[in-house]
Amino acid sequence: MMKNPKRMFKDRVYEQLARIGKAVASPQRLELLDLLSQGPRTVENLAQEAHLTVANTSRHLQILRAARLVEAEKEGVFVRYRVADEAVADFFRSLRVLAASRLAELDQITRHFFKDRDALEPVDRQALLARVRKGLVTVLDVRPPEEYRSGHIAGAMSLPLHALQERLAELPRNQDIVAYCRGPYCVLAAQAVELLREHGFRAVRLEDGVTDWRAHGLPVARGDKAF
Amino acid sequence: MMKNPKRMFKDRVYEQLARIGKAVASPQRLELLDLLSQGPRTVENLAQEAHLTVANTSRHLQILRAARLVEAEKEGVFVRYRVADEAVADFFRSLRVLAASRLAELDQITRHFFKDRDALEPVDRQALLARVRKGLVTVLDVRPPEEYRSGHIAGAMSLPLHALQERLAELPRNQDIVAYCRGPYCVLAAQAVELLREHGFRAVRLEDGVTDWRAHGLPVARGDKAF
DNA sequence: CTACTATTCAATTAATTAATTGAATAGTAG
DNA sequence: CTACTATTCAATTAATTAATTGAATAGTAG
Repeated sequence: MMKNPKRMFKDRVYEQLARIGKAVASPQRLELLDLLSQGPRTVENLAQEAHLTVANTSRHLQILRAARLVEAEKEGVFVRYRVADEAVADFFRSLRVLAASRLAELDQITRHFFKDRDALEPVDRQALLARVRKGLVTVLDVRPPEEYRSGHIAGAMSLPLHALQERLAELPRNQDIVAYCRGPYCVLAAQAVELLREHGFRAVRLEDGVTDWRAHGLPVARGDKAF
Repeated sequence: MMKNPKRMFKDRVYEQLARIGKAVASPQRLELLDLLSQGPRTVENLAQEAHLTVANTSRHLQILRAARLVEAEKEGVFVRYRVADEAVADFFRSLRVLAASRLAELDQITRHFFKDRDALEPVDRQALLARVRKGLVTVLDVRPPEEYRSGHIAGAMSLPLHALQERLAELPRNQDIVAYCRGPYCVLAAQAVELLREHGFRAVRLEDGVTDWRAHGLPVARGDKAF
């Protein structure tokens, strides 16, 4: 039976919407989107971070590119990928937030992994921002510096985890330290808090990443400056 | 090589996130979610609306249910499905909005289908709301009444498309009429506007559905009353 | 121009997903 | 209890997706 025009229109519309859905139907592509939400990266770098072969990473990036979620630019022999628009990072975040609220298994996995690693205290974001502005608390961004430069919580200083051990002297001992990284499923900040506490600092972990901060309408800065 | 605990944790987290992605990777499931975002429906009703067999519809609903996006309750021999949480409807909308902004093909398909059917004028939502409150414009919800009752733009009256022809006398001729339905890819409102104009009414189509209205922080009412 | 680097592509194999069909299940009217 | 309704499940077939491997491509240093 010939489809009526309305039905054909509907089918085509949902096929288009499904292009986005299919792009995010793979754990590997979701991890790549998560990483790219923090800033641009090369294929080799992404492969390394996500524990994938370069060929497989490239394949997944082609799929994301076909769905217009990421873009690429050549830099010599390197190809640097980025999210095509901030809206893509926001979409990734909304998928993550929905999963967190709907899938008890995700909560269990996370609780089990982070147990005893840090004290996740409910942080009042506005209060934290106010205290940052008054210089009463130190907010540490423990991601790689390129991610910091791409966007960081306004007022945060960059102190990558791998450099933390030898730069402890730069940190104040008379005030609280709040460390953050890429979001609730990133372990960099938890490791940082662990190390800081071992050296007697008063440190807690902020679950938010930059996209969460921005989603709550809070200020995000770019470049090397804290604000 | 044995995976380190961090890598295993990451893999499990993204596998969980992918449960959501996989659930929305099918055009058919996206249509079902779109329909359910407007209000609860039975399997048979969904199958009819989406042009699927009952068995296939049921299969897709099991998949959405496994991802905790929809819930079901028995009513006699009928099973009525609903979105598990308003956040699911909001997520569907964010996927739709992202697709609209990223996929030129979707725009082309839509423009081609709606060409000449209605005048899509940019509607200032706040201004429209103010005019509704002053009684200067009539907002028509042309979806089925159950969808109206589940949630409608505050101030809208329910006048389902199939009943429009014989209820034209209820409509004012001395003021503008704004018709809406399920969102930018629903054709009910466009058809309503066409019919209204043929009978000399001043009518335009509002692209927004209820989830768009709510996403913009605008008031949504439930039940039979307009406000 | 050669030999390297990083990346992408194509072919292959394996795994997953989708629709159909008929059976099974659950609820209910008479 | 029977015969109906609506829905779900399982088996089957077909289509799609995913990872690997080796080849191909593009850029560049010397």
